[in-house]
Formats: sequence, structure tokens, C-alpha cells
Amino acid sequence: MAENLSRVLALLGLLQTHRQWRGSELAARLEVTERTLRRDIDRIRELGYSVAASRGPAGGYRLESGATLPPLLLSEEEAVTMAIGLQLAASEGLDDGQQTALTALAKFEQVLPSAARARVNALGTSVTTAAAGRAAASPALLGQLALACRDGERVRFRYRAHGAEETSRSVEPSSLVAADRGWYLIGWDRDRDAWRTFRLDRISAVFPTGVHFAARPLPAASAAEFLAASVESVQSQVTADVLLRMPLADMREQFASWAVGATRVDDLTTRWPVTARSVPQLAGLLAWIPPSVDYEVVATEEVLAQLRGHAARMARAATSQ
Amino acid sequence: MAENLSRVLALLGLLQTHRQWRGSELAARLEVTERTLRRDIDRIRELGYSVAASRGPAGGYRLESGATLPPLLLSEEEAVTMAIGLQLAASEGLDDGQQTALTALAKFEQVLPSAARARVNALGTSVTTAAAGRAAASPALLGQLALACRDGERVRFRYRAHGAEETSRSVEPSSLVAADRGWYLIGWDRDRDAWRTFRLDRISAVFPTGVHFAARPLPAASAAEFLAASVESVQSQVTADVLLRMPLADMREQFASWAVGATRVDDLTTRWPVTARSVPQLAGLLAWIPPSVDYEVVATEEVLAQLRGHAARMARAATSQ
DNA sequence: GGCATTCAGGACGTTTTCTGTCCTGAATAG
DNA sequence: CTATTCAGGACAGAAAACGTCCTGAATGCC
Repeated sequence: MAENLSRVLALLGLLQTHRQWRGSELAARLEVTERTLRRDIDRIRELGYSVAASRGPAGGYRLESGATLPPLLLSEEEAVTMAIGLQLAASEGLDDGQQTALTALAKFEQVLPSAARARVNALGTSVTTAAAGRAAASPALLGQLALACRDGERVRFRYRAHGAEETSRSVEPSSLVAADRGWYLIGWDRDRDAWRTFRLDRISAVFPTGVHFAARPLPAASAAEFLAASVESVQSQVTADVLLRMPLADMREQFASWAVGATRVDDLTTRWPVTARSVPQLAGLLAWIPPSVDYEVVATEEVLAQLRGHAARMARAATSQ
Repeated sequence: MAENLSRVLALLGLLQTHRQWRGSELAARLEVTERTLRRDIDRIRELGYSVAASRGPAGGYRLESGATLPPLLLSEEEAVTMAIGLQLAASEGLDDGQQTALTALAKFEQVLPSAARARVNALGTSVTTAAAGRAAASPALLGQLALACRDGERVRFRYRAHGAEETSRSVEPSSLVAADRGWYLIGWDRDRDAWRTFRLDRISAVFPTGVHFAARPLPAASAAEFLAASVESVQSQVTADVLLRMPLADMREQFASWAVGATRVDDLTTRWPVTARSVPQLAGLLAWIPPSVDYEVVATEEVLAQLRGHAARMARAATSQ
């Protein structure tokens, strides 16, 4: 029997739900002697996870941060939230973590109970769409393709290229990239014998073939091209200085942690450096400056022109009917 | 020795990193006989996690979605990404998951190795600030308080109320609420013997006292009041119809999954219903309409006025120098 | 300074489990 | 038809787990 194993796992789970537990209570829950509990705790310690103990009344055991992360025992609720959080992190273009976000997502995709998966899809689309400026990919699709990329599994899907008929593609997926306007899949198109990029929102009816392929290195030239096409738009930044007609102290007060990097110009003016990934995002940020505060944007003429255009359009759009 | 335990855990980890594994390979990695490996697989199955096996060449073991989620074994990288994703999910106001996001975050907070935690803080602030319209709370603070709320642990911190001196507070934290303008902590102020709300960006120097308290139910009247103050601003919505000067098909094409709910008005016009949590957020969304597309906003006069004000201010702000 | 509470861990005997080494079966792909 | 891969019974020696009993030691409270 794996009585032993399941008990230690349960113990880990318990330690993760409350900060502190008295030994007697844990022993009772697990239906073992306190002596055995102590041995279980030792076992967990031997695995490298640090559990601290304090003595005396108000003492007890607690799981602490150690060298490595213990196995996470999540409720289904939490798992759903985490999966959505990951999608957000991925689509937010958390540059550093984009690939890791996808490998983590693949882990969920593999084992998430189907009821939970349904909830992820339902909640995920609403949240991700609302969230940021990027067209959100369907969570289900993202998960499926992330898994296929990770495992090197050939997929077949229907694709509707710009203005063209829908066609069926057989692709060896290589990686997923979030660009400004949406998600792209980079993969080897087996029918056309060439690397291609596919916009995720034009992909439908994906199904994994179960056939695995040997990883095919992106040729240097094309790789550069592909990455240029995607990474450029990910990393390109718009920087601007916003001169706010308000004292630095007030600005700190109202903007809270947004205020990072703001400096005083004079008693009534604050300089607030802003970086965004695109002009629309910059415009979105400016929208949050309180109505009572006047401001001025210092940026390249091109950026300013776009902002003016945007403002003019919005002014026209919002005339009373 | 807990050799046994650690091996099964390692096996679970391996099964989570690739879709499929051959038995011989797993056995080699774990340095046991294949017979023992089969027994380990059985143990995992006995725990309720479903691992499927297929025979013949190209066969192997794979972890599948079952009734319950197996313990997740994440790399530190993945954990960092996930923690940030959770913060995003929480601050994005994932309505359904707001509390779960925090309890999940608390789990991380408790066990995340300190190196990883540092990275979460560093990356987290930058991402969350850039992300959305809400003033982001420091991830560290959020995590700390989430933990204290979950465990019913009294905390002490310094608080600088609006325009007042900084004071020291001793509080029994009850819950964290994300409102439009930022995060709030609801707690019982022990010095004032009353329920209070605290803006997170005015809290500093938090430290947990280690003293636990019995959960004190929010009195109905006050609870209503508190929740009104916060939930109202969370749930209040701004709705508008945007009339886009472009055919529905084109709009679908360009807006992809954003286009949900859009309907055709005539050959050249598309109606796009938008809901946002506030006018600034609405303005932020409008910013993403491509420059070449003209549009018109149908909404209450109040909303329109705010949009006009915003547009006028931006136009002034973006004049060339 | 006592006293209750709580973790720590050695010793021991019995019971159970685990592992490797055989083996035979059965499904599957080419 | 054959090679490959999972499945699982039997067996014996080694190892571990568990409960019971006990002594220490830290801690907070009165």
C-alpha cells in the first residue's frame, strides 16, 4: 500500500493551507500517532522542503520557504485561477517569462480535470480580453498549441489566411510568440516544406496527430526574420515624458506605485517618464490621469502626431447625438 | 529512508515535463528496475491520479487529466511566472477568482524560495503597473497581507492617512478588496476598536505579530457599508456602443477575439458594445481602434462629456513644442 | 521560579512493505 | 510475423514503518 505516500502528500497539503499547525492536530487528521507524524515531518525535511517548528504553547509546524519549491497541492478553484493567471502573464508579454509561462501552462493543460478546463476557458476569455491591448487568443487553443510545441507533436488545423479560403495545414509547431497584435505560432508547414507563421485567431479545428517529430532547428536566416517580425513588435517601445501640472507630492499620493521614476520639475510640475509598447497603450495610460490634472507630453513628433490624431478622433466620436 | 517517496515525487515531476515517457527511460532516470517503476506507476494511480499507458512501439506512460489535480512540481522559473500571473489575475479583478487568487498567492508567499521571491517583486511591479488601469500594490505587501488574512494573524504596520501624520496600527486583517483606484485592506483596528479600511499604498513597514485572533464577523451594517464602498466601485460598469466606420467582416478580421458581440448596422458600419469598469478604461480601449478607422460613441451624456474632456486634454498635451 | 504545553528523538519488537530477479501474457505497429 | 512495450504473479531477503514507552529541552504564562 502507498498509505505512506498518500499520507505525506496529505500532510504537505495541510501545511499549505494554514500557516501553522499543532502536531497533535495534524496527527489526528492523518490518523496516526504523533511519533509517526514527527517521522513524516522528518521525511518532508529530507526531501529538501523546510518545515520549521516552534515549541511551547502556540508552537507548531509551518512550511517555510526553502531551497526548492515543494509540490503544490491546489484546489480546483486555485488551479483555475492559476491557469488564467498564467495566460495573463503570457499574453501580457512578460518578456522574460513568456516561454516559461507556456511550459507551465502546458503542465496544467495536461492534467487539468475537464470541468476545471471548461471554467478556465469561460473565465479566461473574458478576463484576458478585458485586460490588455492585445487581442486575446482562446485559452483552449493556446493551451493545446503550447502542449504540442513542448512535446514536439505534429498538429493539423484549419487556417484561413488573409482574404483566402480556409485550408487544412499539417504543421510541426516550434514556438508561440506574443506580438503586439496577437499571438503567432511558428512552425514548419509540412505541405509547403517551409517555415511559416500562423495567427492564432485564424486557426481553428486543431487536432493533435499523436505523431512526434524531431526538432528541426530554425535556420539562422529565417529565424532572424521570424524573430524580427515578432520580437521587434514585442520589444519596440514608445517612451515619453509626461509633464503633469501637479506637485510631485500630490502625484505620489494619487498615482501611488504608478509614480515610479517621477521627478520634480518645479513646485507645480512633475515629470513622469512613461514607457509603453505602443502608442495605443501609451494613450491608454494617459487616460488614467485624473480629469482635474492638466498635462503635456514630450515625445517624438511621430508619437505626438498619433496622439493628436487619436484625440481628435475621440473628440469627434464623443459628440452628443 | 524516504527514498521511496522522493522517487515517486520525481516520477510525477518527470511525467509533468513531457507528455509521454517510455518505461525503460523512466526506470533509468530513477535508477530502479522496470518492475519497480511499474509499481511506482501503480502507486500514483492508487493516489487517484490517472496515468495512461499504451503498448507496443511508440508506447509509454502519460499523465492524464483525471478527477483531481496531481501535485504540481514547478521549476523556480515557472513558479516566478505563475506568481506574477496570479498578481495580475488578482489585480485585474478576476471577479470570480479574486479571493482564490489571493489564497493561491498566499501559498506561494509561504514557500517561495527567497531568490525567487526577489525576482517576483522585481518583475511583478513592472508588469502589473504597465498592465492595467489600477494602481498596483506592491506584490510583496499583497502577498504578506493575503497570508495574514488567510491565517487570521494580527499585523502591525505604519499607516499614513490622507493628509495626516504616519501612525502605527495594530490590525486584525479580514480581507483584501480590489477597488478601481487600488487595493484596500479591511480589518479590525485594535486601537480604535472599530472596522477600518486601509489603502494598501499608504501602508508601510508591515510586520506580522505571530498572534492569532478569532475571526470577528463583520457586522451586517458595516459589512454592507464596506462592501458597498468597495464592491460598488468594482462592479460599477460603464457601457457604451461604439459605431465603427468599417464592415463587420473587416472588424472581425482586425479585432479578432475582441470583436465579441459586434453586430452589423449597414455595409459600412458596425456596432460594437463595450463595457468597462470606468471611463478611463473605456478610453483606454478606444485607443486600440486602428487609426484609419473612424468611429462614434453612443453612451450617456456624462460618459461622453468625460471622453470629450479627456480628448481635449490629450490634444492640448500633445501639441508639438 | 514553577508548570503546562509542545516539539525532539532514542530504543525495541512486530508487522508490513519494498525491491530485484525471475517468469508468462497480452497488446500494438510495421 | 516479429520486435517492442506494458502488465503483473511469485518468491525471498532486506529494509522500513509503526506504535509504545521514555527522557530532554525549549517556550509562554501565571
